[in-house]
Amino acid sequence: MPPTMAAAPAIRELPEPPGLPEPLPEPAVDDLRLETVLSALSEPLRLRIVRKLLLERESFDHPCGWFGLDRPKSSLTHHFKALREAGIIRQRQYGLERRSHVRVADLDARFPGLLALVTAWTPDAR
Amino acid sequence: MPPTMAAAPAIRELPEPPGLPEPLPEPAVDDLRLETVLSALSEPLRLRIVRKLLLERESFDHPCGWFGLDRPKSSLTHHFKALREAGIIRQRQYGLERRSHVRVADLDARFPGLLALVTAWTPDAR
DNA sequence: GTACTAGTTCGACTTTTGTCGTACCGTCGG
DNA sequence: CCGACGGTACGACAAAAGTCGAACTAGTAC
Repeated sequence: MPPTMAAAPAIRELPEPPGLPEPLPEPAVDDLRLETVLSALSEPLRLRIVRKLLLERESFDHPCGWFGLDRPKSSLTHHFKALREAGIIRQRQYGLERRSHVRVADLDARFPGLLALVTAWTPDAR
Repeated sequence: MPPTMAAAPAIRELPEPPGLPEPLPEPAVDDLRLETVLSALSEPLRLRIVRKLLLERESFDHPCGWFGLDRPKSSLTHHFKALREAGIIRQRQYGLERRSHVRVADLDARFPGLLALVTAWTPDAR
């Protein structure tokens, strides 16, 4: 996809169509901290979430229930929030549901190679 | 104590001279887990330790006091042990002192690009 | 021997993190 | 209007992780 120059921000994950809901509050690219990102990714469940988002990102945004995680809703909120506040995912509100995607360009810019490690990860095999 | 701590790993960081003390117990290369490694590296003090080891590794092994960390000894023991049990550093006993170095080859083999992120990290600037 | 030194081990404490129930809110379809 | 739905907020609890003092061990040096 050629980068159709969107309005405001410098780098975007994808050429995003206009009229999207505003992203929920998140750290700016320059504020991403390696410790924080690593800490967020050191939780197996969150690693699963991010990996799944990376592997199946063609459908762009994903609501929270799409992941098939058998945890209560309040636990999921907790983890998605942790990922967003670490700067790993961006979340937007679409009516009822809140959809997430990985901030690929931002993370690649700040921590090149990191997402490849996540993609290559396998849940508990060696 | 984490589960299997096999000695005698397959790959060596350097062509090590003979007659070295045996490394302290550590996970084998194939047992390195991304979650564990990320978790160990998500602690700023440990990140500092690993980065310093990477940047000044020409002198190979470093005793514990060399790092200039103003924490009590028991705290340092704690962090070095965490790094070793995560498979990030190898430690050997040289008489009184215990010297550490990063398992560069092992980590590069399992998690390529990870150590570059650590090297590029800066303690608390943005 | 004594003393010094690098480091461990133990245990107590504090802080952080994860887990989850309950109550709640806003949107959509009748 | 109502209820179902996707999700948040709060708060209590449990588990994990960091901090550190005190006592200890093992080499080295005198």
